[in-house]
Formats: sequence, structure tokens, C-alpha cells
Amino acid sequence: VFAKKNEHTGAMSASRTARDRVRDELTKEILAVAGVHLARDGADGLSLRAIARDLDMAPSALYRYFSGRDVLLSALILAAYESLADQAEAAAEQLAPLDQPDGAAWLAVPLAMRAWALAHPHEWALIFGSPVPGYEAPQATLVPYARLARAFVLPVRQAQAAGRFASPSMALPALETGAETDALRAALVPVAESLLPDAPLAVVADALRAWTTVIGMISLELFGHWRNTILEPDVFFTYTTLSLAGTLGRSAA
Amino acid sequence: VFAKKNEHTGAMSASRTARDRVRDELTKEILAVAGVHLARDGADGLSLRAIARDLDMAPSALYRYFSGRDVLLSALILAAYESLADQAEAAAEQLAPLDQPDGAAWLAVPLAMRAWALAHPHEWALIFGSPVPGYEAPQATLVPYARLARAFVLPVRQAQAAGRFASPSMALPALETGAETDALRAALVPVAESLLPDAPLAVVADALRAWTTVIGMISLELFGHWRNTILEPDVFFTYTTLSLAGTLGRSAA
DNA sequence: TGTACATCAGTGAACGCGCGTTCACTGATGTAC
DNA sequence: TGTACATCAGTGAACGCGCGTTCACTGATGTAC
Repeated sequence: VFAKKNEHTGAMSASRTARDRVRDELTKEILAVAGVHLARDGADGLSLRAIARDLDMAPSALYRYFSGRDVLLSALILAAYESLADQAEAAAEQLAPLDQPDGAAWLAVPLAMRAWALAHPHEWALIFGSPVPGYEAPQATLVPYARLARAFVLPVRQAQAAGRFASPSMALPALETGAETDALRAALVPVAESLLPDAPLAVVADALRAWTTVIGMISLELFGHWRNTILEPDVFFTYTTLSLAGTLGRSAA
Repeated sequence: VFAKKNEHTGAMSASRTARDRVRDELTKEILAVAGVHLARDGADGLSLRAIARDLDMAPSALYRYFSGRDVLLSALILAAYESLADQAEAAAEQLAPLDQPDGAAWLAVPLAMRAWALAHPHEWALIFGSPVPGYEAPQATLVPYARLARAFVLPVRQAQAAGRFASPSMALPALETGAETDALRAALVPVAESLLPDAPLAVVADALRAWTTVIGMISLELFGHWRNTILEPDVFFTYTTLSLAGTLGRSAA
């Protein structure tokens, strides 16, 4: 028995009618077709009329399901975030045993992110590319975004749990004076608290740098900037990501 | 005396007429107005009609100067590349004396890139953001792109010239077997040859990683991904860029 | 220096396009009694 | 179980918008003799 909220009266009814089921199906179908269009034409090319054409519907019929183009686009963006977060979490869960060598554990999520990006280039661009002008991503994306970040940082937390990051108050190699260290600490408060509580500051900074580098590598590759620069992006990606783990290790050693 | 090529007959005439001067001026003016539009509305929002409106011209008049929207956009993209390369080169030239501490020399170009990006967010997005669908950047951008990369890498070359990278055949810390090292070397052939000839492979890889990280930091900041993550992007940027120099030093030590 | 002609800049109207969104409507499905 | 009514899905026509581009044209600038 499903609870169904009638949008117009606000009343609750206890049964799901056949109409409800059809409606849910068509909603999914619209999202699926729209997703194909998004993947093919990008966000700016997303056209309600084109989607309706593919579904053999009148354009106006779509307004029964989404109150406008922006609402549909928001739903697609959210779905992209969730798809990426799902893939990253799946990769992170497989390294739970932790009896594998560190490198493989650390590589898992970045490799999953890259694989997802190569399979969904337009969606990656939607998340990490230039923001669509005059359009703001829905707040709800913060949830899958946090899941993604958490998956990325999991090996660091595991290393910490295993006691490999001994001293929480260690000095930063590149920052000698207390004032500069304090400034960095203040700048990174939100990440430190939500993702890596009790981790040494240098580890937090290095994790953020690794995050930046991985996303940068994927974006540069995807957006065509390795042309005439790097012949085999995957080799470079793997090597560099591994070297980031080395830095993470060193900075807390 | 200017040489002027008559586009229709192919003949050369020796004098620049008043018409030629007016034409050059208006061409610049169109580019300037179009640049403002590009900075305000992004590439997709670039409209010939809107530009003509701002110039108090008929839309069709623009076709005397640019044969279509795509040609104008190409010119703007090229101008953006050149502006960024100019700023980076200017920053690089100021560190020519080299008697300043390494950190400052290394920071100069990245800081200039970030400053340019903050001043020209849409142009940055045009260069490093998602590619405009159905549109390919002109080949001519490769020239300023190479200038930018060369400026970025200048401190590394200077360090090399000063003899700080001793052994060209040093082992890679994270890659032990020869096969993996060879694969990386093969993957990075173009960069190594054009930007850092005779540098140790690890230095080439680290420089590329630094390039990726700097661009990643700027893009993530500009595209709004530090929201709820990093409170003071400039502190993080400076610290991280400095730490990249540390890595570059270490990997060749 | 003056005249006939060629070249070019810019105009204004028009074409055709695809778009998001609205609206009155028909017919089917669900609900209350 | 049957009937009257409310709700909802989907239609098809229409509105208004801004766009890139074309084209015949007018008038000014430059060129050749």
C-alpha cells in the first residue's frame, strides 16, 4: 500500500491507481529520452519540443510532468550527480576489505570517476564544466556531491583509522609561520570538519589537491586539451593519481 | 606605407585609404562589443543582432566584417587565448632575473593565470570549460596555448639550466618496472620534446601534474565548486601551488 | 584637374527556423454516494 | 452495482520571440584615364 499525496487538495489517499502507475512510467520515459538528448546535444540543446517529438506527444503534454524546461533540466542535472556518486560509491565499497595494496585502494574511485566521465561526457561537463549561464544548479545536488567526495576520501580515512597518520598537530612542510598555517586551516574549515575530521591539516590540504588534480585531469582530457600534449591519457592518469597517494603518505609521515 | 591585399582581385596596392582605416577601426569596435557580450552572456548567448543593436547598425552590416557568427566567435576565442598568454608571459618575464627565491618565481605565472581567470570568467570557460557543442576551436589557438604552457614551465627550465636537475635518467619513485616507465615516457613524448627537452621524466610528469592542478583549482573555483568547501580560495591556491613546486624539487632530488 | 566607372559600406525588409509556453478542448480514468 | 461528478492526460492550434542569413538597394569612397 502506497501513500499518495494529491497535489491539488493536499489530501492523502491510500491506493495507487492505474493512472499513478502509468504516470510514473511516463515520467521515467521522459527523463530517459531527455537524458539521451542531453548526452547528445548538451544542456543548451535540450529542447522540450524535440523530446516530445521523440515520444510522439504534443509538446504541451510535457507540462503535465514538468512545469517547464528548467525544472526538467534540474531533474537531469540531479540525476547526473547521483549517477556519478553511485558509481564512485560502488567503487569505494569494493575496497572495503582493505587487505589489498594501498595503491589499488586509492586508485579505485578516481578510475571510476574517469570511466563514468568518458561514458557520460556531457553530464560530466554539466557537473564540472562551465555553468549554464542564467541557470543555477539545484541545492539538492549537494547531497550526491557530498557522497562523491566522501567516497573519494575514503582511503584516506581508512589510512587514518589504521593509525597511519600519527600526529594531528604536525607542522606543514611549506608553511613555516603560525600565521600562514592558521590562514590555511581557516580556509579549509568546511572540508576538514565534514570530510576529514581530526586529520592533520597537511592531509586535508593534500586530499583537496588530489581531488583538484583528478578532476582537472579528467576535464582536460574530456574537453580536448591533451591534443598534441599527452598521447595516452590513461597512463598519465594512473601514474599521476598514484603519485598523489605518495604525496598524501609523505605529508603525514 | 602599408601593403594592402585586395581580396577580390588579389592585386596589391601600396596605399592605405581612409576607407581602410575606418574599416580597421570598426572591426576592432565590433570585436570589442562582441567581447563584452561574450563576457556577459557566454558563447551560446553571442548574438549578431544584439551586437549590431549595440553598434547602431543593421545586422546585415556585420557581414561586411565577419562572414558569419562562427567566424566572429572564432576570432573572439583566439583573442581570449592570446590575452591569457600575454598575461602569463608578462608575469614570466618579470621573474627573469631569477635572483628571487624559487617560490615567488614559481608562483608568478599561476597567480597571473588565476587573476586573468577571475577578471575574464567567461573567456576562461571558453578555453578550459566544456567545449561549445557543434563547434571546434580554430587551429590557430595552438600558438597562444603553447606560449602559455611555455611561460608556465619557464621556472622549471630555469632550474634545469641552473643545474638543479642533475640526473636525466633518474628512477621514478612510483614506477619501478622498466615497462611502466617506458609507457609513461611514450605517453608524454609531445610535452617532453616541445616543452622540457632533456628533463628527467619525473620532472615532465610533475610539471604536467602541476599544470593540471593549477587549471583544476581555477576552474573549480570559477565554476562554483568551492561553495561550502573552501572558504578562502586564494589561500588554498597559493599554498597548493607552492607545494607543487616542492614536489617538482623532490622528484628530481 | 575632371570625369566615368568600379568598389565597397551600410540599409531595411524579408525568409524560414525552432523555441517555450498558454489555452480551450476532448475523452478517459477515478471517486463519492 | 450504478450513476453523477470531479479529476486528470493529452491534443492541436496559436502566440510571440529572437535568431542567422540573404538580397536588392542607395550613396559614398576610391581609381583609372
